[in-house]
Amino acid sequence: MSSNASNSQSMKGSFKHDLFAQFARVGKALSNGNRLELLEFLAQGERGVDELARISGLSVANTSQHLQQLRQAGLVLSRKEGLKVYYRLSGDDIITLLDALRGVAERHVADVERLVNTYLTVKDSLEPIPRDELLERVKHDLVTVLDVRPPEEFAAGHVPGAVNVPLDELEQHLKTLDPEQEVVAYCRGPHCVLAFDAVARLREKGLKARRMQDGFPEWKQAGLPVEEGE
Amino acid sequence: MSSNASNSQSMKGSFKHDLFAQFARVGKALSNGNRLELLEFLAQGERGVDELARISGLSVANTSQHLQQLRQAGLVLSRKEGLKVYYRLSGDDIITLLDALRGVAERHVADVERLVNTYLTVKDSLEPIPRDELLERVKHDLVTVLDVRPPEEFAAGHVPGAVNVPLDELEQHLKTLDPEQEVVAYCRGPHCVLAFDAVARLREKGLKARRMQDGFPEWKQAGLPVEEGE
DNA sequence: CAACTATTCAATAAATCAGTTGAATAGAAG
DNA sequence: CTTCTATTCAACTGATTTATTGAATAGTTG
Repeated sequence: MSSNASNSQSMKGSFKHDLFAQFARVGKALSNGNRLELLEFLAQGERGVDELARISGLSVANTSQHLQQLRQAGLVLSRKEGLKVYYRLSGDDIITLLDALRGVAERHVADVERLVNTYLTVKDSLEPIPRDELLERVKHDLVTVLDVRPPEEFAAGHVPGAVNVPLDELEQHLKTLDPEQEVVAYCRGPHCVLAFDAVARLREKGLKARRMQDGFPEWKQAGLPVEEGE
Repeated sequence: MSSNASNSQSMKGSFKHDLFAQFARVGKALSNGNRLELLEFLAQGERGVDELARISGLSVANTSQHLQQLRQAGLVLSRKEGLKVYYRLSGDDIITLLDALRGVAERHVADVERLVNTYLTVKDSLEPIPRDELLERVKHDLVTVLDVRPPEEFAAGHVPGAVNVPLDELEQHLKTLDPEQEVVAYCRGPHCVLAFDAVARLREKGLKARRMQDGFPEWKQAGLPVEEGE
């Protein structure tokens, strides 16, 4: 909170200290699971407070407070339109940061691996398909791409040619799928369970299903083509 | 801390919740300035507890406790040798994560820019030189590279051809420098003040001095050549 | 202008965290 | 075996964090 200006020797320690304290503010914003979940939702696109409260299962007041912490840390920006306040990530580098965090946790925290393996029975058998490989196959119409996110998120941007099939509508769409053609599902990010779940169910039905590497935010950030609207 | 195994519907929420809680543990480790400073020191190489306590200005007990939090978050590993316990980063991806954190803070937290500008008078006038550009010039012997870190850190690894000149010895080395040849200084990382300070002083003396982009950990991680020893 | 809505603010209790101090441990050296 | 040293553990205080609750605010709608 304190700040003095000078270029003398003795300032160095305090400058350094203050600087690390600022970095720590960003770290602190990432130190709570609910906030990380909010960030993941925001990585899909702009969202209102009530909407975020609903998907995250938090109270509106609590959600609002977390969002303000995120804003103070510089991770999100807000925009007011009539009654509603819309929040969004303050830049694409936030996605990079979140992926770095996920990656480190995945590689170095033993519990994460245990969790993932426990839930997914055998994660490796799901062999995620890399983004650029998928793009190649989409071009040649070799795969059906399923976007298993809710319609709003789909409308805000999705992989070109993808079909929006929210998880609970999966059963109805089963007949329309060619059992010979490979299906690739994706959702919000590398650990979004929707895609895992969709692939598991499709496989149960005997379809050739795989998961796309990571999720839509990473696809977009990689500079790959994006389609919008219905 | 809790964990149940199942692949049913109802597990999804809790799985997701647990997963974000794990990621948050890593975030929490990054939520304290002292821990970030310790990580920066460790990015230079392996260090003992007492050494870390000394450079960071914390008590030994306090340092030990922070280190254990870092270990629990999977960010550092330790190794016991005789009486001493040596800590090191658990992987190069930790440096990536720290840089992502720094970058986000720099770009989105207004206070960071203010701090940097205040201390450095005019940061931009110091125009840091990119790593690969520097490597090119070193090869052709067009620049003198100064490593302004302490001798121990220099010995553990440095940019090839760099001269180790700790900041307090800078004055004595001034005469040995060719006033026509450009000097490039670097130290521990993008915000390590040592290099900023060295460049500022060299410029005062009329020398052509610049700062290298980032610091040694980033250089090493970029896969550029590293020289060791005296 | 009155009623309503989405969001934020303020106050609170329980939980967690940071830093200090002094004791406990494990290995080294005499 | 005793002494010394580097590190960790345990207990404690004060500060900070989380989530809840109810009130306050700002903007919309009738």
